[in-house]
Amino acid sequence: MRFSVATWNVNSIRARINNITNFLKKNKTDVLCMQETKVEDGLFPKEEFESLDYNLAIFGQKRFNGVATASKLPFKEIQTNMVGNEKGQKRTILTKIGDVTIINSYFPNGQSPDSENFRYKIDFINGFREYLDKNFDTNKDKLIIVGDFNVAREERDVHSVEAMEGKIGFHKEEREALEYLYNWGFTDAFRMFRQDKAFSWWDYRALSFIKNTGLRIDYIWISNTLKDKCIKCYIDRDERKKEKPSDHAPVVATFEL
Amino acid sequence: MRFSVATWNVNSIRARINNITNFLKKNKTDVLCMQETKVEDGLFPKEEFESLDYNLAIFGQKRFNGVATASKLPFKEIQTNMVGNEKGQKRTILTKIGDVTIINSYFPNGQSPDSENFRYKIDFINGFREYLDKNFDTNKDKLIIVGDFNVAREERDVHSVEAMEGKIGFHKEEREALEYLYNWGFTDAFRMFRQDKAFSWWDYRALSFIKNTGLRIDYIWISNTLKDKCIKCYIDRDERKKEKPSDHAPVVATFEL
DNA sequence: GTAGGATCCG
DNA sequence: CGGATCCTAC
Repeated sequence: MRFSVATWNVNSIRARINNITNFLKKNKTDVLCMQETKVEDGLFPKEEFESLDYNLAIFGQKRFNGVATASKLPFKEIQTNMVGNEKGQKRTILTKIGDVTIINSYFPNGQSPDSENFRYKIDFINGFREYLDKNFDTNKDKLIIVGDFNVAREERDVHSVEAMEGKIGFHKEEREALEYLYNWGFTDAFRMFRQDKAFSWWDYRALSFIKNTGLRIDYIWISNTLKDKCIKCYIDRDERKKEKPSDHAPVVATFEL
Repeated sequence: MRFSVATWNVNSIRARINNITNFLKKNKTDVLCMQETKVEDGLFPKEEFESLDYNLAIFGQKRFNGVATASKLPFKEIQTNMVGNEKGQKRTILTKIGDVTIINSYFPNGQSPDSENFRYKIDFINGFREYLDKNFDTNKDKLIIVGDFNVAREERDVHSVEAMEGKIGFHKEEREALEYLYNWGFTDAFRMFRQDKAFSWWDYRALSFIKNTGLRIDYIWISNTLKDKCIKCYIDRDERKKEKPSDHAPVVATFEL
């Protein structure tokens, strides 16, 4: 059975709803995990997903953050707020679809390495690892974690190592935390198929998409149990070329379960 | 020589620039008089008009009001602020094109009949008449006054006389002032060709365009010298049907000079 | 309902 | 730069 999962920081679900429904009509993705929905649950545009036969798991708040997972197959389980809930920020939603668990997460941005928010980011990532250690086994559970992790993991995930040195998104401390999370037992689906420099986010400012000065910070990471089932993974740069795009492009992975 | 003049309260020139350039490309109007441009002169989108070979006379301010006249033929004269300038509001611009003088004006809305702004509106209209008395002769000068006058002149200019009784836009006192202005020596170009109920403005709220609960408050009024030269006048309702429309439709008059 | 603007955030 | 929100205006 073919099964595709996409992750997309949409930067406001309401501002992006047409881009999103067009994306779903085109790709017929089985599961779409969205971040930065920026809307409280009562104002979430549910009808647009339901009319395309998607089920919804939403976890949002007023101006910031917010995650939502849309799935063609029904949810067997929905959990929210498993990680980083000290600040009341809505950043994590877990859904179980068949025997696959998908954790959709919007990691803290961290602002700058000397800020209070940076500590929150580091704690969030370490807390994520602890949560996984307690609840999942990479060799037994079919687990996928996706989202905007707000950290470029390797040198080939940034446009310029020199320019990014010590900067938010590529600071040593957050890279170490991310590596610790990765070493729980993940494989980066994108890196199974592509070894070159490639990005999933480009700043709205300074013509950064045109200059391709981006970062790869949006990931689909899979447990050992899913490694031989993942048959494809790519970044859909075309979405970033459209009218009124999100600053992030979707990442899509396909599995043969 | 054919000569067409249009008036259009665009409700922000920047929000409406595509609708406006499409209108100009379609109609090839010789003169377009705009109101509520809502932008200071430095940020006015001049290039869009110049690339369509229009000359510009602009008189704008930051958030509110603002008028602009675009003309294919060059201006022989430009004057601003002839009427109602006590509040520093930019509401009136005069241009002379050939031997025709066009005064483009955005009359005060007046808020509510018991407000301070209502007095300003009445004074503005009476001041307009005084200005004309001093400067023009309906039997000698080729004069056109156009714009959003913010008053429905007759019963057939409102959707419901009962609903509008005493309301802003159809209050006895403003209708009397408007009648005094009209009696300077004007003819309403639209009424030379159409005697039925017809509107030029529909509130964005309450489905008022769909229900056709509008007002006719946008006018092209002409001096006696132009009466036998006006060959056509209509309201372009189609513009109100478009995506992101202004709440006003353009009014267009054609002259054979 | 639809504008502009100011302010906060990424 | 481009979101959201709150404010004011029409």
